[in-house]
Amino acid sequence: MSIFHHKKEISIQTIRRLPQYLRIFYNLHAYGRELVSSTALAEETQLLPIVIKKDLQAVGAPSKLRAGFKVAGTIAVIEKFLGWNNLNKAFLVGVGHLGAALLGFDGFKNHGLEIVAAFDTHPEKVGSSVHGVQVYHTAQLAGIIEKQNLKIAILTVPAAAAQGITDTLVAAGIKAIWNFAPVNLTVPPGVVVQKEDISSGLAELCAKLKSR
Amino acid sequence: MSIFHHKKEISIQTIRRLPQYLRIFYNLHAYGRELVSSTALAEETQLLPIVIKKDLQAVGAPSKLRAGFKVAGTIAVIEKFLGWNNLNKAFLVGVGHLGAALLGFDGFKNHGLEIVAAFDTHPEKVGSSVHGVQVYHTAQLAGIIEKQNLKIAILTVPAAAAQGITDTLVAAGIKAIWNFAPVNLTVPPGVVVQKEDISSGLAELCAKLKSR
DNA sequence: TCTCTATGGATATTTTGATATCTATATTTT
DNA sequence: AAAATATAGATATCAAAATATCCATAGAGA
Repeated sequence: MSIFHHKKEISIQTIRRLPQYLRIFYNLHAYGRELVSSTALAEETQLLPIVIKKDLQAVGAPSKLRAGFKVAGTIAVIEKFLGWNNLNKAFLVGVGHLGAALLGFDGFKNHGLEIVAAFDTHPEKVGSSVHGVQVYHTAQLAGIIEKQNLKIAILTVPAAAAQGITDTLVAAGIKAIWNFAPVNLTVPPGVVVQKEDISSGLAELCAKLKSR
Repeated sequence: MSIFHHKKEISIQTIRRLPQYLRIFYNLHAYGRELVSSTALAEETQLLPIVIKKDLQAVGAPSKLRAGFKVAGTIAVIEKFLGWNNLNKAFLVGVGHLGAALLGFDGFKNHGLEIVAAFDTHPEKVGSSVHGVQVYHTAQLAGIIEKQNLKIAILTVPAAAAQGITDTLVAAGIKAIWNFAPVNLTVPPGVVVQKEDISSGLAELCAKLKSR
């Protein structure tokens, strides 16, 4: 057995459930609840108690035996694990329908994200302000990224433009790209890409619908 | 061994990858390609060839040994599997930022979905048309659903309103709900709910970013 | 005080999904 | 014509994730 302590590996599925827990814990905290059991959480989330128990144990949520998990302490460990305890500056490229909707989503403040700039190429958008975020021309990307030392990009451009812009972002030192374009981006090692594909969910829905 | 033929169970992960394959196959078809190998697809998708091979075999994609999968035939089987070979009428409830963005997304036509109506409660939205879709008052939900025999709902309302509207939808005979509200809906058996939670992807991105 | 019970904690098992390996064969190359 | 090769097809192995089971204990209730 190794003398080194291995940080327990937390599964991707657990990570994806954490925001849901966090929302519920925020609510409980607002109502003054100090403890909550995995069985109570199971009703709210429609997950099995054991899944919740293991998820919370995995991130080291504090608990009281026979009483449940501590609300304030669990919020703290989840926020810390995700890095949502302080705001990360981010920016968005592509102010189309989806891009504008994301700019208007004020929930990001609870998710450790602050969108400080947006970029587009359309003359009628450049120079405007969308939901309080200034829109710059895409040509200014590299300059503003480096000046403000930005690390996180939200990519909501058409598929055809995505890889080209990605190359610019990478060259400017971006470390994480949240990609909403339906393409697989090629990035060098060290750059994290998270791809979102809304049609996967629709496919799942349609398959479930067909099978009954 | 049973004399009954069991339809091969297709995994959820496979289903979620199908739209990606479909997009690529549409492109290939537009370029006149008739065959494509799993290794070629692997480059494009950044998946392993074996994953693609197994996914396509699972839905019964036609192939030619030593040559690859047949483009036209594979499009047909995937579309059929997902029910995307003909348009399903759907409607959207909650014309906020996200709702409006979804109404403006014309890609749904390729995904077997046609949004024929939208609903909201705000007086300034009711009666207007957003991206060509008429917005009705939520009070008219039941009537229009039943009159047009609609089965699929897209739910983009605030969390607090989601369950109440869901109850209305279910009572009106809806069979599938694509839920973008950050709550777990309670529905009777026979009604399918697909929940989308954008914060899961963000959590994944943040966790990956922290771990390097 | 004693008993009972709901809970977190720990471990084991099962299920699902991803990956590796081997085979047969049609095509290409020599 | 023969050899080499890239592929789907089939099966086996491995890894990840979900689920079940058992345990120890703090607290509730008799």
